[in-house]
Amino acid sequence: MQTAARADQYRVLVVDDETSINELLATALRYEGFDVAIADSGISALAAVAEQRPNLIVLDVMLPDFDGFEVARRLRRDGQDVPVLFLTARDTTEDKVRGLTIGGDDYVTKPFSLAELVARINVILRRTYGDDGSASRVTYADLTLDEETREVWRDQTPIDLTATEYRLLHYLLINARKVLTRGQLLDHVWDYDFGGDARVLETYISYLRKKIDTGGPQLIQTVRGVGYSLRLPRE
Amino acid sequence: MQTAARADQYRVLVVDDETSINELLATALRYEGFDVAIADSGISALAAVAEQRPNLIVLDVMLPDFDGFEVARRLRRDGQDVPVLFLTARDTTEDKVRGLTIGGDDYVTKPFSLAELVARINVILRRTYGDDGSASRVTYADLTLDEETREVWRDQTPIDLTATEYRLLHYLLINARKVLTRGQLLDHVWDYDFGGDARVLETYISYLRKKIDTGGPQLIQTVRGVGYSLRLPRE
DNA sequence: TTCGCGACTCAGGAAACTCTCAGCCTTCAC
DNA sequence: GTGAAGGCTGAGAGTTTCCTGAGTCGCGAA
Repeated sequence: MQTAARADQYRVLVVDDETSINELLATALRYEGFDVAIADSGISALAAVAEQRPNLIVLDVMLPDFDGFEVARRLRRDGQDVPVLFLTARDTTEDKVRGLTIGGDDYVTKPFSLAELVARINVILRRTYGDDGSASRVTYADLTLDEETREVWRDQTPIDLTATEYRLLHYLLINARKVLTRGQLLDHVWDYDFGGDARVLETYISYLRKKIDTGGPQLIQTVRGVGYSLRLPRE
Repeated sequence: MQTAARADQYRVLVVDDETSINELLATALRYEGFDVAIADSGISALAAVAEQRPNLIVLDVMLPDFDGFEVARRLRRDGQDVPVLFLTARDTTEDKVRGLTIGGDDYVTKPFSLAELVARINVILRRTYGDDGSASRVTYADLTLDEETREVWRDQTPIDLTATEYRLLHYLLINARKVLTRGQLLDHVWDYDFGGDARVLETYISYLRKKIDTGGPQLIQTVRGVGYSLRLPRE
């Protein structure tokens, strides 16, 4: 994974009381190369932060003892300015969440896609701990994607993508040339609880092709019986 | 076997309640150089993991006591993050299986071919326990195959293969110079319950020859009365 | 409320792939 | 040399997989 070289320098603390979410996140982030610790309550989160000094916390807003905002408040009070990525339920009132993006913090709404979450984490780490500015651009052939501005170009020509199209292209791009199975694509690009028809994937591949694969060599290649790959076609 | 040098450092636990599958897998994986243990239920699988600390588990989703997902959940809960390769029936609803490709885990649908299964196992082991990046390439003479991108070249010229052609060539390649019997080829490259005409093999050898064995010394050699071998011809 | 947009579902048709079959060719044993 | 067994390959049927246009649903903006 393209991000691994950067990721494995960072410690991330995941705090959620639902075991399945904790496990999902821990597994996914470890696979991305992060050093991951877990906590399942506000109290244990505070203890873990004091002890392990993570570089970032992924913090569910709903916790059994006190809520995520309270955890963040206590951390700040104790002088810990570790950035926090909040996980919120879809129906959490916006005014509670508002203001989070002002500091270094950000939030992601459940259910989220892993591509989304990992992208957000990398953005926060980048702007918190610094990194050369070019690191937010991913390029393959004449296709370029900027992770911060979410802009996409094919051969200098800017291209507008919807949110789903962007996530799909981004995942293809950071895995350029590799063949990705339908399972991998659905797992990473769609929400973790997406249970719908797997044919969405084909539909979105079709949308993407119409937007980025006209005028220029076709980059999105079907690997029949397996999945898709972003790569230059053979002559 | 090319993979043997790596494989024999690894312990694999196979968990399935069908004896025939267990034996098939155990035999095949032992032959590949893995150190194989067997379990036939969720309970005994958990015990075996605790005792033997395998590097990877091949785990059927359908088990007599509790299902494969539950086994995996309990393992994670107990702090065992051994990667799992799930075996699922073709008709298992996709949404249950999805989510498995996130970490190091993956799944294979029954009936599978052994070549497929072993390839997946090696991919998981490689990305879990690390390995130099070039390890995903297999080469013999001027023939090269990349397991991640599924690209194949003969003397720099890229070659397009269908899924079956790819599996066949891959198996020949990792066994380069060895004579493989038709039985071995059918057993490894085709699904384990393939009951059709054994002449498919000849058909696919024919397809492969047309794609990779024109222009250059003929690498696919017929061993009359036995099978085939991938090797340089004698002058 | 209505409108517009994005996300997803559905279904028909096209394309690709796998496998079977049949006839021909090659090799080997006698 | 000749026959039989083994091997090769072109053609085509059947199936699977994929693509895409059309339509539904839900949400947020006007």
